[in-house]
Amino acid sequence: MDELVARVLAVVDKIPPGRVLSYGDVAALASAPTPRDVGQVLLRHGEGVPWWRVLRADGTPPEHLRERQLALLRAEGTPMAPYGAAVDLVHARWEAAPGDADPRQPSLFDD
DNA sequence: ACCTTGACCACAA
DNA sequence: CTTGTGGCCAAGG
Repeated sequence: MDELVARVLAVVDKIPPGRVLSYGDVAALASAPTPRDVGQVLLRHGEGVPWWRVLRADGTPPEHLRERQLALLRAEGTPMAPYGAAVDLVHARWEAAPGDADPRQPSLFDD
């Protein structure tokens, strides 16, 4: 297993349920050259890790995974944007800090 | 070595 | 909203 592959998978594997990361976030945390490489790694070796918790920078999944990925995210209570076509990155993005915050922000403007 | 492909990103028009 | 442009880089033919 390549070093890069191992690092990317390690990062993805640590994303808690209900939280997400963008390809760019993973690239930064795993010291991957570019976000594209994260996609390549997940495409080839993503079977064992929670790949559905990695999204594009705007919170939408890639087209070919749209249905499956959104369903998985919904199922674990990930904060979604209105109309459910994308994740609410502001609330769902995982900050890889010690003692991460709750997945659900107690929105003061609750629906 | 060259070309193409791809689960990307940011910015501009 | 939609293109296009430039940047990025590993893999495979």
